[in-house]
Amino acid sequence: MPPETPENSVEPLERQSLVDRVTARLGEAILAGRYDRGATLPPERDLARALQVNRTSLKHALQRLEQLGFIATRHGIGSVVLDPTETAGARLLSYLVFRASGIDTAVLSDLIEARTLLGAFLTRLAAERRSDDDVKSLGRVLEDLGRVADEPDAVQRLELVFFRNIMRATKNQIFVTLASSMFAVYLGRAHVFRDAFTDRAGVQKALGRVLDAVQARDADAAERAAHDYLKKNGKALLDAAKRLG
Amino acid sequence: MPPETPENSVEPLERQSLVDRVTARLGEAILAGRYDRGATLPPERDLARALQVNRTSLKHALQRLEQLGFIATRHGIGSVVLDPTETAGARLLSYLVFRASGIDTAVLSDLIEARTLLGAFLTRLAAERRSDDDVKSLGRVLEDLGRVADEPDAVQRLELVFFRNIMRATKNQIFVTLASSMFAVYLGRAHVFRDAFTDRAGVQKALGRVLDAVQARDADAAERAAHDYLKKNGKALLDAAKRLG
DNA sequence: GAGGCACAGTGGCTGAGCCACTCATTCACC
DNA sequence: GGTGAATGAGTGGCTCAGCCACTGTGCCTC
Repeated sequence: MPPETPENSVEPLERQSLVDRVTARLGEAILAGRYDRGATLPPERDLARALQVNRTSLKHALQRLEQLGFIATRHGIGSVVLDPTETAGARLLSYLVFRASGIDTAVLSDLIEARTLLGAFLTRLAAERRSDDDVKSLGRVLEDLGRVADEPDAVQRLELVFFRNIMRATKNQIFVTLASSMFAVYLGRAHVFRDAFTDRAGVQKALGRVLDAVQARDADAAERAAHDYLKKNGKALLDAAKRLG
Repeated sequence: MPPETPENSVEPLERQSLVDRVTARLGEAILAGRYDRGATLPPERDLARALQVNRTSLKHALQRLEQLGFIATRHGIGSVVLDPTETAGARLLSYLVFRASGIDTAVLSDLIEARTLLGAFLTRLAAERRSDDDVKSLGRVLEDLGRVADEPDAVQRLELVFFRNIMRATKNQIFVTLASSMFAVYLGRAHVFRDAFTDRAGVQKALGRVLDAVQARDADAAERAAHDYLKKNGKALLDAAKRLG
């Protein structure tokens, strides 16, 4: 994690390589249903000519799309179009939220609801399973949160670290990993949600209640506290995105 | 989905392209910690020479690894090694379970626990939100399950379809997507878990209880029924994998 | 009819080369 | 001494042209 310097509050210019753009173009086309599921994409040579890129560059994009679960490429046959919502899994999330046409608020509100429900459920689990070390590291995050200036970026980052540590406290690697998938959506576009983290003191207080319940191994209280925070913050996230999207 | 013919019970030979192997090799090396986090990989020209592949093929593999969240490649700098457990998200799951050295049963049992807990939780949600169409499509899956012969592959496939429909009944796209990530782990290696699906009648009965509760909108019963099934089947999955792994 | 074979279409992979970006160094200028 | 422009080495981005390998089809032979 980078330190919280003023220049961090300015988003770096987004630079796209040719392969980035080809991947996005084809990915959008598939998501939009412009190719039938199970049909094959046009031959690479044709597709490259149509996109006016070299076949090698096109193939780089196809490698990515295959990894994403958008297509399955088979030697001698072609690239078969899959249904990303069936096969792509969590790696698809940020694609679904940040569409070429702007932010898809329907998907985003689903995402925020999922965050609220799963976050609360897993905080309950964390309260049951937490070790003393977990309590300590959560405490340290809250201390850091008390020390930083009222920088939304820093608050946002520490909130994410807090929940990552909650996931660790469940003692199940899979939850950490699934949570990362959801975190990744807003890590990539953190600035969109910046306005949801202007109230440092409020965040600190709410997470403090979560920590207290986890420390006390009070599963019900932990679930409630997490749910309260995530619900309220989720509304702020959605508002922030709507203002920008 | 392919029909349930006898030849489906034989797994096709796994054929790996050069790029597959390069990706696996480098991915394993990063997972094993053979490169420091934040360090750069060797220059592409050197790495290609070392692996005895063309630079283009190496780059295909790097495109995939970048998409997987293993590395971040920057023009003029190099490919920076990331910590996949932090950045890779759910797309990492099957990598974590199926290691070059064999199946990682610790991760697999975490995965199975996660499946049990989340599956039960989301079945509860599905019971609260299901539409009549959801009940119908779940019913159709169970009918199919009644019709197929005692083919473990078919049972396994239909069980997965059943739970995919449960996820759809939550009316939240994100849950469908997250579930796909977990399904993907065993879709890729279905034969490993085959032995957990030999008791067709048992599966049918257990899922029938889930459906009944969902239909009755009885959240508690639905959660319980799903938990019971997933717990028991999870044990069978782990046993099956251990016998083969 | 069954099996073998040839061919067209498609992706896999290579080698060579030039372009574009980044960073550290150098050096001229104030 | 500080500043900033120019340079050059190192690295990834992208292209081009071509051959190899796999798949499915349809013909041909027996």
